[in-house]
Amino acid sequence: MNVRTATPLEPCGPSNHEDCGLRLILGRLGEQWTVMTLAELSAGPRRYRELERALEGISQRMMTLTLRRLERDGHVLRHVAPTVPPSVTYELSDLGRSFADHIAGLVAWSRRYKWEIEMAQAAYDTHPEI
Amino acid sequence: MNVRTATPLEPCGPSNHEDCGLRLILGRLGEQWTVMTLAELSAGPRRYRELERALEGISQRMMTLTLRRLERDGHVLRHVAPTVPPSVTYELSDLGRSFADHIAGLVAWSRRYKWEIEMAQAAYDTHPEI
DNA sequence: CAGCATCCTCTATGATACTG
DNA sequence: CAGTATCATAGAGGATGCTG
Repeated sequence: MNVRTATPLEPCGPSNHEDCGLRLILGRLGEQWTVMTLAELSAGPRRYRELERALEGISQRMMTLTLRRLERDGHVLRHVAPTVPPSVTYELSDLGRSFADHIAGLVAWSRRYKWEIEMAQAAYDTHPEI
Repeated sequence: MNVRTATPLEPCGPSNHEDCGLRLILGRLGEQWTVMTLAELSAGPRRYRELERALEGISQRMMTLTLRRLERDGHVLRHVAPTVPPSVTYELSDLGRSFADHIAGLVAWSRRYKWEIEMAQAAYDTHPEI
C-alpha cells in the first residue's frame, strides 16, 4: 500500500508533458559543476580563481562555461574591475539566490538518501533481475 | 545590497566540493525525461505504454532507459504480470515518492521563474556584453 | 504489449596551449 | 588574473527494425 503525496508532480497540461520550460532550468542541474558553483557562490561573492580553487578538479573551460551559462540565465552577476591584471567577481543575483535556496533542499535530500540509493543500485546490479 | 540566505548551500567538506554523491541524484535530473516520468508516476501506477503515451515524443529507447535507471536507483518499482501479451506496471517506491516531492518544488519554481530566466537570456544574447 | 539491438548525432566535459 | 581557442572522448538521445 503506497501513500500518495498530497501534491503530485503536476504535468504541464492535461496529460501533456511537453517541455514546458522545465529543461531550461532543470537542465542546468545536469551539468556537473552548476550545483557546486551555486553552492560556493551562495556563501558570498567569489573571484574567478577563488571559484576555480574551491571547485577542485574543474577545468578552466568548464569554470568559464558554467559561469557564462549561470550569468546568461540571470543567476549570477559578473563584475569586472578594469585593473591590471583584471579582477572579476561573481555573485548570485536575487534570482540565483532563490534558485540556490530551492536546490539546497534537493542537495540535503541527496545527502540523506545517498545510502539508500547506493544500496538499491547494488541490489539491482547483483540480482539478475533483467 | 544582497540579502543572504539563511541556509547557504553547504559544501561537502571544508571548502571541499568534491562529488559527495550529489551527481548520483542530481545527474538524473539532467536527463530529459526523468522529471516528466516521475511526474506521471506521482499520479499513480502506470503501464509501459501508458507512460510512453503520456510522455509524448519520447522514444522507446529513452522510455526504457529512463525507467531502468529510476528502477536501479530505487525510485521506481516494476511489476511484471506473466500474461500474454505481458503487462508491466511501474510505480513510485517510497524513496521515489520522497524524491518526487522534492523535485516538485523545483518544478514549481521553474514554472514561476521561467519568464525571468527567458528575459535574462534574451538580454544576455542581445547585449554585446562579452 | 514491452521491450532489445544497431546506427547516428549532438553536447558535456576534459586536456592542452595561447593571450590581454 | 581571467580568460579564449582547439582537439578529443563519452554519454545523452533519436530513428529504425526485430522479438517473445
